Amino acid sequence: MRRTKECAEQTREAILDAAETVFFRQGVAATTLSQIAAEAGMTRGAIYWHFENKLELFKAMQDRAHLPKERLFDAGQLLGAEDMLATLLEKTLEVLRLAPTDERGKRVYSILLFRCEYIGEMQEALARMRDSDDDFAVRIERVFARTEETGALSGEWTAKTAANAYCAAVSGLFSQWLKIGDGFDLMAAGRPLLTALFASYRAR
Amino acid sequence: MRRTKECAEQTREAILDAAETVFFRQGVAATTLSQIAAEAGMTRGAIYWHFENKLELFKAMQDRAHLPKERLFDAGQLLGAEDMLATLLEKTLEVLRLAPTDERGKRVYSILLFRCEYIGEMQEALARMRDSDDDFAVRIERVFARTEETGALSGEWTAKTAANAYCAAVSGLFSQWLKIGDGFDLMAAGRPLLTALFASYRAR
DNA sequence: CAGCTAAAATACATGCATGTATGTATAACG
DNA sequence: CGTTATACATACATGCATGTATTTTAGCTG
Repeated sequence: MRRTKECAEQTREAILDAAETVFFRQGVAATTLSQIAAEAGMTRGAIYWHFENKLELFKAMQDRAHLPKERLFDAGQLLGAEDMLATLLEKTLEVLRLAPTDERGKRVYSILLFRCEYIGEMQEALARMRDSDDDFAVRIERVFARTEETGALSGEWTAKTAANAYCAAVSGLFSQWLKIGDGFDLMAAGRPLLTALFASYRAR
Repeated sequence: MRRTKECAEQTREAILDAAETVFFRQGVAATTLSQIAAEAGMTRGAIYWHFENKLELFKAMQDRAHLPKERLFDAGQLLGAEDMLATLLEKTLEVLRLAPTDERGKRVYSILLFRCEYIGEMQEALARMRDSDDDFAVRIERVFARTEETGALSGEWTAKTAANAYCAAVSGLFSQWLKIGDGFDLMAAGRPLLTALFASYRAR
């Protein structure tokens, strides 16, 4: 029923909201377009008008939430800092602090982590997340490589193991937080964990 | 076709093997029983003879692989040790060391983590994993609670945050390892990370 | 006010996975 | 050696999600 142009954009957003809700509740594969339409108070017709299919809808939802990593990290900024490790620690803690305030990011990230199969028809959409992860890991490793060059990295670590441990710690914190919910205080567990880890990077 | 009894058990195992393979390749939700049957060189009839449906097949596969956590940790053993933290660190490192040798556990755990939606029709099967996770977390927290009572836990930590950080670190290590594959040396990243974390638990 | 088109709703065709019913060959058993 | 239950394969019915075609409604334009 041909509403105004702003109205159409509004229903597009409503469809994306509904998709987030139903994907979160039922998982991606188990969710049908009818269910999303019903959640949004419409029919599948509206969805097919705005999106080509479920995959494109999923990717649109993914795009709408800028994941925390992309929000704060800038490799150039890190590589330029005088104390790279201190800056990385500081930035990471800031991400941990801000994460709980981003409801949408939280829900979408939770869908990507726990409510979506990593392969199958969603391969393309998930490849983008994996690429973003890889890209992130590479940039982190570059930071540690530079740190190693300056002799500021403890002999216990190499650039690769240091980057791997950092990524494991951060991703572990986020997934446990998303999995457990309110019982998990991201900062309370994350700050001492990362502090200890970064102290170890420096120890001679 | 009525083969001998051992033959039947053999095809049951073959079906489970095929399920692991196809689940790993395509994800759980995207896998049909026909595909599993084809991979095993049979028809769906064989599957429906041995298993009630896909969910029961999945649970059987889950049961066949004893996950690493259940393999090594025994809370009673830990609580009885004279130096609980040292024992926990030691046991954890042993798990990290042995994990790469368990091909089946690795594949099944990878399915549970990355190739299976956390909710939906598989709810029941996945609830078992979540219960096991919760149970594990509770036992770990109990260890840290005892440590705290004896005054051996640094003031920086509480039993809860310490347990959370431990679980985050371990689960982060495992998921990164499973996600990245050969590029991730579990021990090389895990040993210094956990050493640093446990040193922090002790610091006064 | 008529006509056009954007924004949906509705209707329809197709495919496919599931579950179940039935068929069948053979091992086990008396 | 005949019977029976086992271990499957095959055939069939059902439901349901998808994609597309068609229709309806209402803004916009002249």
